[in-house]
Amino acid sequence: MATNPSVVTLKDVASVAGVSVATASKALNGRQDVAEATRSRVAEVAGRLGFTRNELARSLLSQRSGTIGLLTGDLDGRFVLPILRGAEDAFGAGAIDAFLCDARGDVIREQHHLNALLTRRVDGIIVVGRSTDSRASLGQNLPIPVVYAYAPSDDPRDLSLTPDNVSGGELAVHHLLDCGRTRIGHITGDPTRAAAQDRTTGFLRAMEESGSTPCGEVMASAWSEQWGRDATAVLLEQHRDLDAIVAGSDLIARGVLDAVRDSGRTVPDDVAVIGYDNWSVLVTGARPGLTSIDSNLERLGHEAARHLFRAMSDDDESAHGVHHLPVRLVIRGSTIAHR
Amino acid sequence: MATNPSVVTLKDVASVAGVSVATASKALNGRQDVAEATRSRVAEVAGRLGFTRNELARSLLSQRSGTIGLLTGDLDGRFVLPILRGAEDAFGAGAIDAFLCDARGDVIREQHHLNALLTRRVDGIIVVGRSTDSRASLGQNLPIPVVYAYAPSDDPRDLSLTPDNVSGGELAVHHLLDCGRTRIGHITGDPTRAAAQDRTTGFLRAMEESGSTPCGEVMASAWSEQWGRDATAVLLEQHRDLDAIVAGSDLIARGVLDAVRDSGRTVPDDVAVIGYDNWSVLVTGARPGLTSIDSNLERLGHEAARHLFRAMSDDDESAHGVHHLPVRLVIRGSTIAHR
DNA sequence: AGAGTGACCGAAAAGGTTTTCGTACAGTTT
DNA sequence: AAACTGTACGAAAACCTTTTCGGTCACTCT
Repeated sequence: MATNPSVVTLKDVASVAGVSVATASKALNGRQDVAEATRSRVAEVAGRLGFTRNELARSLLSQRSGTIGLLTGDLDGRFVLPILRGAEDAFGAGAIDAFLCDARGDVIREQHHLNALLTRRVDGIIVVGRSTDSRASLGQNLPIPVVYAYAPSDDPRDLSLTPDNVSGGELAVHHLLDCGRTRIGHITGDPTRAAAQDRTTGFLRAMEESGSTPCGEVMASAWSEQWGRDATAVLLEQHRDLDAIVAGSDLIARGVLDAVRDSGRTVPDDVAVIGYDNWSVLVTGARPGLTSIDSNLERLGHEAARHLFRAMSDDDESAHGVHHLPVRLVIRGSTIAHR
Repeated sequence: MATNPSVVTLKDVASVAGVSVATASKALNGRQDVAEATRSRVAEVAGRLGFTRNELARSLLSQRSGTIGLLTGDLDGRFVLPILRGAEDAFGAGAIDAFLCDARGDVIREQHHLNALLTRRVDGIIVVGRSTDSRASLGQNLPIPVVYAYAPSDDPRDLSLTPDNVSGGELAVHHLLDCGRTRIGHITGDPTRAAAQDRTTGFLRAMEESGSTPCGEVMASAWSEQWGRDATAVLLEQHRDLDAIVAGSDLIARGVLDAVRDSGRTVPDDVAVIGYDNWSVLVTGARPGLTSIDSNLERLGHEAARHLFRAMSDDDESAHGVHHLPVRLVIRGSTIAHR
């Protein structure tokens, strides 16, 4: 009732209930060797006094804090968030809580946060990057398991989970070929990024395997609508027979859509367009709706948490290496005319 | 060197350095009454053994965990993330870490997380909502301070920080009037949402104060591009002389831009358009760039953390009530022709 | 020489919980 | 009546650190 400033402890509960702290503990935790009458009495008192056990003390004793660290390079959110959500979800019902640390891409800040996490005795760490470029490992001599999500570690002894961008590029091409397209162009973002390179690799490989040749050079510059518009204008000018474009991101694809429309062509009848990331707000608002590749980031986060969890439970040596998780195609109106 | 499975404790450091744990503790924490020679010796041993102090034990003793809880309704990210970043930033250099809890809009899950936070003895909680609609209070009989961000608490005894949407609506109108516009329409999202209502209130108030009348009815339906396009088409049909549109969100504004363009008019010459939220990816990619209202969410998160921090330090009764934080106008090409 | 003064260090308690082990006692068996 | 069984409970140790307070020792001052 009264907002009690001093937190009520197990000792308080025990003394009010007229038992020892040992018995009170056993009663509240459903342990053996406590009479039903006492158990219920203790429970009643605990409830009445508003007792909440001190997890710090419990952790100190059990040598496990029941917490993990989420070490992110940048809370920019586009890619990090679904992963966090998936991880949260995986631990969900369990009694695990997560520390969120944003290193802001700064190495010393990351080190600082890592230290903080270690002093707080987290049971494990998920490092989630903001791009699929590989990043520096946290090192091998940590007392707790680490899983890298999205951005893989550069040390193959670490376990990394990252989406299979190559397969994403292939998926896009296969879908367009299935739709009967043959003159397929490719416009993507920053060519120094692994995401751009890998998706392009998949694009080229699938084209070659099907015996097709790309329509025009691969155009790689920036992850922006503006670049999508500009590149498309050039591509359409040079290749009048172009009938499909694989974009390296949804944002680029939005620019592509605009430019195709500006040129007097229609989507998907004249030109089919396919994006990448399946960023809900961009793909559903587009006209027509944008077919896109979904990296299943939430599942990636889920898997990362699952792997970490397993590494935390078994002490046995955990898995390692870079795992490429499957991506999937989400079909909308930009590649298939509805009805 | 060797990945030591058993964590090294202060006792280990002390025994290797040939001192008592008390002295070791004092040495590492820069306390009085320890000879310089011993201090450096202890420090050297601690470094060599890879000692990291156990914050759990320290917290247990000091009765403060140095952690806070971030209780969010939905990790959707659009509004939550900047706030989290601001909060992270405010604690930044300090030794405070944050637990991230996603209740997914579920009341019992929120209660579960709240309990978890309490057992972990967090020193305070920031509740960050995903809309500006008010939400149920966590209650008054919590042993720690709570600050509500974005979504205000429905209990005026709580402290809530939320952006001043009314003023945002006014700001938009004033800017358009300054640009010489007189026939101003308003298209916004879900009318059951406080965000839509408040922005509209500001819009109408500013119009009235300036002696103008809105161009057409206020059109409120969904926070989508599609709705922006549809509503704009109707509005332009009914009011050929319309020369500006205030949109309730950037997404709606993007639809407005498209529809204006489709009608053969140009932005901003024929029709000026202004969005809301200043969502970077939407406003910069638009053509022309979209003038928008920025809610300063990062600052809001920063302020929330600052308030919480103060409430955690002083035991004196903290502030309360709903604080409306100022928003700002960000001007781009959709309202002012460049050059 | 005796007293006084610092500087340095260690023993012990505290924080809240869980677990182990021992004790008391009621009831049952020879 | 003696020995045994099993149930219910409590004392105490353990987890790791910090802080208080008392103690030791080498000095300096009268």
